[in-house]
Amino acid sequence: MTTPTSSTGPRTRLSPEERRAQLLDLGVQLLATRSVDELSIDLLAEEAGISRGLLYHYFGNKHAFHEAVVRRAADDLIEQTAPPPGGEPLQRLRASVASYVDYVVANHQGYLSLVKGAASGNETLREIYDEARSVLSERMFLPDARGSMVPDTASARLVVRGWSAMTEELVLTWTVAPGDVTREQLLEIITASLPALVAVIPAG
Amino acid sequence: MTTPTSSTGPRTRLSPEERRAQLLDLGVQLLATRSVDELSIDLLAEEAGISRGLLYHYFGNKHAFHEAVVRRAADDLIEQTAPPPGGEPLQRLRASVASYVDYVVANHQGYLSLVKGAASGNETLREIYDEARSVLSERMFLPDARGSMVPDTASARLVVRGWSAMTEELVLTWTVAPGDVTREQLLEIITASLPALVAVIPAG
DNA sequence: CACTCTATTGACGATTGTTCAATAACGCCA
DNA sequence: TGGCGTTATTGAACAATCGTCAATAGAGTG
Repeated sequence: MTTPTSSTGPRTRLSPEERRAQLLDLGVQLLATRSVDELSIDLLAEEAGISRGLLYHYFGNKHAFHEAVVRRAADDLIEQTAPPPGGEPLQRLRASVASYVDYVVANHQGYLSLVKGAASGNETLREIYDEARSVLSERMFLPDARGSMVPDTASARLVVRGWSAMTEELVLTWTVAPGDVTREQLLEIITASLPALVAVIPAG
Repeated sequence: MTTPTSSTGPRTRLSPEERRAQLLDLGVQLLATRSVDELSIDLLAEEAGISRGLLYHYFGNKHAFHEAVVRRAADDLIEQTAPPPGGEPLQRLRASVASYVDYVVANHQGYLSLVKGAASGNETLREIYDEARSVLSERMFLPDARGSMVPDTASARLVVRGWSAMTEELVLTWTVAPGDVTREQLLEIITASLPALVAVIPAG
């Protein structure tokens, strides 16, 4: 935990890439616990050891900064949960879910920033979030496997979306309070849920 | 839509109950589309035809007002989706889901205010939301029926929570874009999902 | 019609988002 | 080594919004 905690020392000059990365990392960290309107630019600047003005130099305003933070969290999630190696559809599904669960556990703050950002009303943020979830969902079904595992109907698309929401809720709840549910059991529940839900889809 | 739209006319004096109800209704309406930090007290006051100060007289600050709005939306949801009459567990389940779906359709704004409020970071708001969802979930299983339909284990509680999240996502998505999915099909999917998910719970 | 109670107001101070001209750190070249 | 230009960075000033409080006025009561 490197906390410069504001010393009125000499200004430190970084490259734009470094500075931007630092601010985004800090934003992810801070926005995991506070909501965006509870995070003042003052606090952010002090925590980063910079002036308020610099933040506006890199990101035009607070909204844009928040958007960049959420986008970074989404990209990080997509990148770190790399697509599983080819194999049986159910195997691939389980591997994807496993990497997703492990990511949320290891990177709780970043994931919270993403989820909370998505729900904070802004349309742009919701799009970023939806896109990330789409990427994750699409990975579960390879182009060839999709036709067989999940039919491409309106009902099916709805169910897959619902399954994604359920998965997110399960993982977040389990991460915070696992109770006596093991990681394996969680994976089993999520993985087995998808076929079970697909079987419920009415004929259309 | 009655929009007084600010006339500098004589002040209208209402009873505290009426005024409070008016402000909460207006809050539910306004917070359905904007997020809480995008809603200025100025706009709210002008829209209500009152001064800013009056809002602070009734609710101490903006957070408390938001909390009251969300709580009202939650109470409204719980009240209007009255518990279904006794009968078969699956029948009761379907009736509960139906009333829930119909409420969301008929009262989209209020429901959005509730959901968006819950996700906006504040811990109190999330508690209100969780409590409302618990009430709805509990209704699905009468005390006597619970033991038989859903076992009371950590895994089962997790699954029911996930099912709730899925239901919420399904109903919201369907309300906005029904596609060619009928109301009956949606009810069928949600209702049949719970037993299907329960069957997936690993032995613990 | 005066009088009391209290719902309501409007002006003021405090906090926070945003802008912009001035400043200083770093690389470069003589 | 020392001056110089580029530009990352600052801090003060401005704007908008949150929150406070003593003063005001509507409505019932005798």
